[in-house]
Amino acid sequence: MRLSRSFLPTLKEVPAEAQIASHRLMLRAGLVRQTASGIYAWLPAGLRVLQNIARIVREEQDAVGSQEVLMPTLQAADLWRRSGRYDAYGPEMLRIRDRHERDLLYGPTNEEMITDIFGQMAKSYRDLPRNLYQIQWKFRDEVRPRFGVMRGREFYMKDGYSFDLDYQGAVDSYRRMMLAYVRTFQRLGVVAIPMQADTGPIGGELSHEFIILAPTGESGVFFDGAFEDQDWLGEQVDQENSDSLQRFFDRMTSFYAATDEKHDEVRWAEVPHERRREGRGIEVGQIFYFGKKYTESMDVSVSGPDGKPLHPEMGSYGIGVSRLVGAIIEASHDEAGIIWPDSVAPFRAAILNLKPGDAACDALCDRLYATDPQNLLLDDRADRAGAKFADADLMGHPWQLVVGPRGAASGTVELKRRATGEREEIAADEALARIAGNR
RNA sequence: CGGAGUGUAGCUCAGCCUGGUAGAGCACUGUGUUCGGGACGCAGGGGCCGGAGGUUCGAAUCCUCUCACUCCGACCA
Repeated sequence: MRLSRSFLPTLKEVPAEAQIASHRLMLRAGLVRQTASGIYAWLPAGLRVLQNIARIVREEQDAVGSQEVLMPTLQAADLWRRSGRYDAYGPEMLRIRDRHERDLLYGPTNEEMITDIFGQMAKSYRDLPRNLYQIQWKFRDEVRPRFGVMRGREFYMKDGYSFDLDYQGAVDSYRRMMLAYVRTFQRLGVVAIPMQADTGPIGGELSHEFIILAPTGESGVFFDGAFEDQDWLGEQVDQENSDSLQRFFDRMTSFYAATDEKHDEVRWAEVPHERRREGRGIEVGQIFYFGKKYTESMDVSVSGPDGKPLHPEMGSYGIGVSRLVGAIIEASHDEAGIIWPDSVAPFRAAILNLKPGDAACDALCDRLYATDPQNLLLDDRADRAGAKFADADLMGHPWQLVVGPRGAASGTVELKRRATGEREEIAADEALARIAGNR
């Protein structure tokens, strides 16, 4: 993308509505624009980030055998009356009436709908297990939206649902999803720690929240620093084998991790001093086993091996995709702006032409840009160098290829790594090689 | 939902108390000088002062109602 033809409006000053760093930076970097309280329009750069996150989430869901579907945002109230949640949900649910006076709602989640859809299709125990997910907009009419996209009313979310024959199957599904989650977050370039969460009336230990560390997080967290060093992408797990899944689960949950409400001083004391990490966190995902809650209340069953009907065991698994955009920024920024992890950055690198009009600069920039115009941002504006540096830092491109009259003549550029601030003068081709394969 | 506050140019804000017909900086347009970390000069364009009623010769300014947004608390992917 050529910046001179782009719609990437940056702001020098901070809009008064924004309080926290990620919200301010998202507005200043031109990622989003608020259109109503807690409702945002996504501008080109923000959308690219959102789609990059969704892509990684999708790949890791597919990798554990979950299949993508897409359900509507509007749902019939009758569906929710069947589970009893239409009356139970409260004012967070946005209720709508159509021209025929039928009650509808803008979905805050989709357990009812997926259970209904699955129930209509699945007839036999042979149709189990199955795992379905979607990435779709949701709406919760928060009393008080804040923190930009991190607590908006409309939000983009991956919600997944597992259907299993029995408890053991459901546990396997749960653990498989946990594997997908740690891999997803690692690829997103953040440390997201699974912490045991409240299971409510269902009980048991099968609910975890995934929490990203960030100073502005909503809850306090304590965890074993050894978790940060784990490489889950390299973890060998046989997804079809219960024992293998269990070993993975045991290892993962062996590291101490708790939010302040569940903090246990005795167990904390057992964590070696140098590994104790204490901070604040933002919840970006939750996985939850809830058994037959919906299959029973909505009477969804399949024929078992003995010919008798049985209610499938379910779990649901959420990842806040739009929230992650804000959360990643909270976890990764500095005074100058955003520092995007390579995997989610809107552009792989920015090429800064410090002197448009200079034949050598233009030629070198065009050559670099032509190697991947879709994923490189060329700052070809007739602006001063300082403004280009400032905008590039603000927008957080992982790499900056600085092309100035000094080096252009000899075919060298200054390569800057945003995260570390490191800069070096190297040959243009070497710089290209350096940024390649980094995603 | 309780409490507090704010709506004036694209953004940040002044003007309001004490009514007299709209301002600054940034951004934008033109132009010249600049040119490796958000330059400077000159000349411009841009606002139904959130909306509706009222008081007044006259309302951004005073009064009433309304809408929107923000913050604090209780609640949450």
